[in-house]
Amino acid sequence: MATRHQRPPAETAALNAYVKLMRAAESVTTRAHLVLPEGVTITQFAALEALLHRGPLFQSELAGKLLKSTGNLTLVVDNLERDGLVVRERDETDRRFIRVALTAKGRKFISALFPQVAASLTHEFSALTLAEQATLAELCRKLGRGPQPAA
Amino acid sequence: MATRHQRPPAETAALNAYVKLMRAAESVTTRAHLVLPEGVTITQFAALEALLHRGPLFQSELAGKLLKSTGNLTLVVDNLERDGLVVRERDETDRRFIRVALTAKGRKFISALFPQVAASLTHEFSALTLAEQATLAELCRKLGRGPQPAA
DNA sequence: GGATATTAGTTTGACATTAAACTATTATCC
DNA sequence: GGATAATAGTTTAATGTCAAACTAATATCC
Repeated sequence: MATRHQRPPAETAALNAYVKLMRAAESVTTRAHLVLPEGVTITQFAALEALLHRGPLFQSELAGKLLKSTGNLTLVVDNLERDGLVVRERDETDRRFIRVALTAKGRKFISALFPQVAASLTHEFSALTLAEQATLAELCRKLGRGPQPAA
Repeated sequence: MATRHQRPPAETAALNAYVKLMRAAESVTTRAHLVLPEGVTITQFAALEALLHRGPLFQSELAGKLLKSTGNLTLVVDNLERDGLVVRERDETDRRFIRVALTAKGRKFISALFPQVAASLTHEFSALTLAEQATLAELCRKLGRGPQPAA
């Protein structure tokens, strides 16, 4: 038995926008990453991309960039290290920190892969005009920051 | 060593919009679901919500609504069934199909929970005006459908 | 009507993900 | 300077997630 309710307009608008937001995020991510070779996950790609464009990072910094927990990063970096794409280096000044850096193999790998994913994402976003993409980005930025207390 | 590139404007716009889209989706989802009680995951909530508002569904239909694989749904429904929130019923006309339905306990549970999550989402989206929410929904809809071949 | 193909769901193996408990290291504070 | 806090990372247990191989049931086709 399906259940239907009268909802306040604000709630209807929010639920509708939320569903569409989530579906767009999932659809685009899935389609754009079809170019990833067998055995490379989206998270691994994201970690390698961050290291390529920002240089070596502490694991906690990497977790911050990817919006993931540090426990998660332990596993992701484990797997990347196992595959010879990154190395861990203990920071000698403060031995609690571990710096993650691309190996030569890892740099070569992500340097070749990134342009393909970028092209794929660009193709996906060609569903929108550049102006629409800018609008979308701005609305998402405001939404991501959350409701701001009145100034 | 960070790497910077000259990019075509279309690529810059797409990458920027993509990052903001993903961050917004993750941030809003995380914050809005903080109201979920201990032990209920976002996926379980989504499955129960679909059953509440659409009535009993086949597992494959549920997978379609949630954009998840059927293998995934097997586990999700397993856990919901274990907790007494849903039941599986073999379809007698075509015994390949399994219908998933809320139990009385499950209906009571999700009926009480949904309004809280809806209110939480509505609060998150109050970062945007209703017009902005409508714009966001429309842009996401176009993006989710993907680039359409020229008519 | 029996071989073949298709479809719904399950299983398996690998990775992702979190919260919470834990270890090791550094900072703080009396 | 020694007890206490705080911080970075790891581990553990539970769930999510997929692709691919599989089972069971139904449909198709000669």
